[in-house]
Amino acid sequence: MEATKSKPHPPGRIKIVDALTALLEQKEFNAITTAEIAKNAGVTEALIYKYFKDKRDLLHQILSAFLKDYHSKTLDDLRGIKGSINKIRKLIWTHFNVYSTNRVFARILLIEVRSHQDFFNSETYTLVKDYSNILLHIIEDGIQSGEIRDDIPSKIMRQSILGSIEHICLTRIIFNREILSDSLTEDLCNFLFIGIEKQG
Amino acid sequence: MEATKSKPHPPGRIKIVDALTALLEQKEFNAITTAEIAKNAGVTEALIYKYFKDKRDLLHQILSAFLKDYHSKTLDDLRGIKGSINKIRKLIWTHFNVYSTNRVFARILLIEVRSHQDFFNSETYTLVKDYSNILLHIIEDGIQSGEIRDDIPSKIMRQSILGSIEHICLTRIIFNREILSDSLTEDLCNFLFIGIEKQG
DNA sequence: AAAAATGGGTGAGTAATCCTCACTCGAGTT
DNA sequence: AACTCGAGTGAGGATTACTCACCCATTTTT
Repeated sequence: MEATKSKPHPPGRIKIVDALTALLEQKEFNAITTAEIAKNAGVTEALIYKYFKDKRDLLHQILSAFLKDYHSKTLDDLRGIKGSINKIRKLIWTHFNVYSTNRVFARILLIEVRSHQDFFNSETYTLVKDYSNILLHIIEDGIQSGEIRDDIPSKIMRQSILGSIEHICLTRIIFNREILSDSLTEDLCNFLFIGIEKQG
Repeated sequence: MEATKSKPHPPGRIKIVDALTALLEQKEFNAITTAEIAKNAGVTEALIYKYFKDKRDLLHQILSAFLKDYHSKTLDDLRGIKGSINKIRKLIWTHFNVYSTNRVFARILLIEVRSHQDFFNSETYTLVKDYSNILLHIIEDGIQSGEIRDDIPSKIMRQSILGSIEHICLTRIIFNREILSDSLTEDLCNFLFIGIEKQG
């Protein structure tokens, strides 16, 4: 009797997820039909609705898997780094880097899911918030330790940082331009930190 | 002979635009059907396609009108303000304020249009860029005059500022929370400026 | 060992919805 | 009086997300 073995997904489900993921490399979600997904997966359309509530739920599930990966990767990346400022720099780099290397993930998160209100009430959205809270806690620790200014609401700082990253990436993703994680991190941190670091 | 009198829109067109604008107060674009728009406008569905290429084009036209208004309002607001930093503060306030008072505009710009690639190749998107360039020019003037740091690409600064604003507003719009322009401007400027202003 | 349940998978169809096309009507214009 | 032109219509077509009844193999129960 193995401990908490979440049973593997059935082959049909895997094929459907893979098919949509692959199709998203080529065209936007709205332009992909369920018939197309089924054909590429080698299953029937009806099977999609056995495993997913609707077409958007399928998209949400794909995003969920990405986000879980990304969340634990972020935590790993931060281990062993000392100081809030250094942690933030690393988090920013990791964020740029994941968008840079995983365009489909970036597209889904920044473009596809946002246009429907129900995403923001979905299970998947709580994962986004979880990630966002990693940064919030780093900021709050930094305020506690005196490394970060205490005269600005921590949530504003968080939103400004995340908003900066996403806005910088958005056009690059839309127009398929490169995202140079190293230099972008350098520039953005250089810009933001002098505002964050306690003066004197 | 009057100068460049762009002929007024036909009544049917106006009714269609008004109908969709009103419906957008209540529900999201994707949930609004062409039949619904036509019914609310008191015209037939076919008329929509006389004046607009498709349903999204109608949305883009509405956004265009908003943007043109907003662009000239912004320019007006900036007149008489001395100093790049002061201009940026004013622009940030105006930006928060327009989202605060005009939720439909905010929803369209931040949520509805982004999910389709062709928006970014549309006429309407050039208006967004025009607005964005106002800020870029202010920043570049500030660099020239020595008021703003010259060691960070001006476009990064612009994107960080706009991204911050939009990210801060997004959740507030999604969850229908208040946008307090005054205090948000205060906090955001306080955060960003010390990073922007030339030290020493 | 027979029966029942379970779960992966299918084929055929339906309802909704965006959009098109051929057309009408009335107000100028020549 | 014939013609053009712009506003507007009605009926229908094509696409597509989604549903429902059903099949078949494997596992579980009796």
